[in-house]
Amino acid sequence: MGARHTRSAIVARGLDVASMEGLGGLTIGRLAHDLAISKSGLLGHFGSKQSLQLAVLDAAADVFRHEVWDRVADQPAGLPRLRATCEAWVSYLERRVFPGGCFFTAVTSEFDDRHGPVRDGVARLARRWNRSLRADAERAAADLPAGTDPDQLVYELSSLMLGLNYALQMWDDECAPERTRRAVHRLLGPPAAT
Amino acid sequence: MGARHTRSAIVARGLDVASMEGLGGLTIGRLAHDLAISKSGLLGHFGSKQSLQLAVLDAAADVFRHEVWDRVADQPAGLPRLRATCEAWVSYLERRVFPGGCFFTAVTSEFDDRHGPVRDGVARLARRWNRSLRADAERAAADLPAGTDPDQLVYELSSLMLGLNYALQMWDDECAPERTRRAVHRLLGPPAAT
DNA sequence: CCTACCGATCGGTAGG
DNA sequence: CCTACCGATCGGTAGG
Repeated sequence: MGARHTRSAIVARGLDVASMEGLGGLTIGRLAHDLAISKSGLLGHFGSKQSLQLAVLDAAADVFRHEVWDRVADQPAGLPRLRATCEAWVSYLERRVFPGGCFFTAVTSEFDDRHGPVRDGVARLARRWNRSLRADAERAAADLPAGTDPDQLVYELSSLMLGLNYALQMWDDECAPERTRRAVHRLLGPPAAT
Repeated sequence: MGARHTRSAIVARGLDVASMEGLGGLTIGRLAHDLAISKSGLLGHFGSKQSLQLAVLDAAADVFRHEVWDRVADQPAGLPRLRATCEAWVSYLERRVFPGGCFFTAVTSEFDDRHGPVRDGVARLARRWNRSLRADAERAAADLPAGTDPDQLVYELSSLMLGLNYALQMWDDECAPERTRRAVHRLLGPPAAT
């Protein structure tokens, strides 16, 4: 039960709270109460609320990486990996890995019109993810109908995932994952049989 | 400068603040300061913060109705109106009618996992909008390739608008409106020449 | 990790 | 519409 353990327990709890209430809804007092420690004891691990928010954001990125990125790393670059990525992405949302829906969607709509380290951190992660998608989309274009624009493809695929997150969070729409898969298949063709 | 005027000034200011910071970021003290009146003077118009939030939500619905709904009311039901609706929707986002992006997107991600009158109000408005889209999509299906599913169509169109809002708010991506139009045209065919 | 405290701000009320 | 106030909570600090 060292300081490391306490710190990671704080971050884990912060992850759940922030996915439901946003990073702004993370209050030191509430988190300290939930974990039955004092506010100053909690704050000692981070120094400031902003550092806590950045630690939670990092932890969320680790979860997303583990749930989506790592699962498709062994796929061949290009169309196969793009298809696998979309399926992993749908599955990540469908399994409700975060109780409040996609952590990054929630945090983005909270910080997209602000400045500062948190917004920068969110943007950096989103750019990294986008570049990765874009690289596979560019290779995939050769295997898709002529005139397929990689940026357009990434844009449409990402929009579908935003729509899925919305449908699951707002309506508990159990048809939405299947609808998303159908739309993805129209854009990329059906997934390869394994 | 009667009470009615003051009230509508409060709501108008609340609309701008809430589109950027969310309905939860609407604080009575801040709004009162912005309008140079006292907190209790402001609160007297509404009775509670929740009533203020509901008044602002209603005002946002009026704006959306005026900017999108009313502009396509004269179109023939079905495919023509669905096309016109999408174009008006893209234009509403492109013109950044609300400084913080689509008011309903912001408020939805804030309240989708809560309970209470505000969440209920948001859901009611979203359902109404969805039903309207769905009615035109159902008629439009006859004019679209065989096997077109109206629910699938509404789902994909709505997702594209979420994607557009994201791209505009997060990246100031000026290509996004055109990308959205291209995707809409792929789903609905090009807009009718006028 | 703790207690004890800081000034600021929250939503809201009393009384006018 | 106002002043004056309430208890609660915010992020954070001092000192141990």
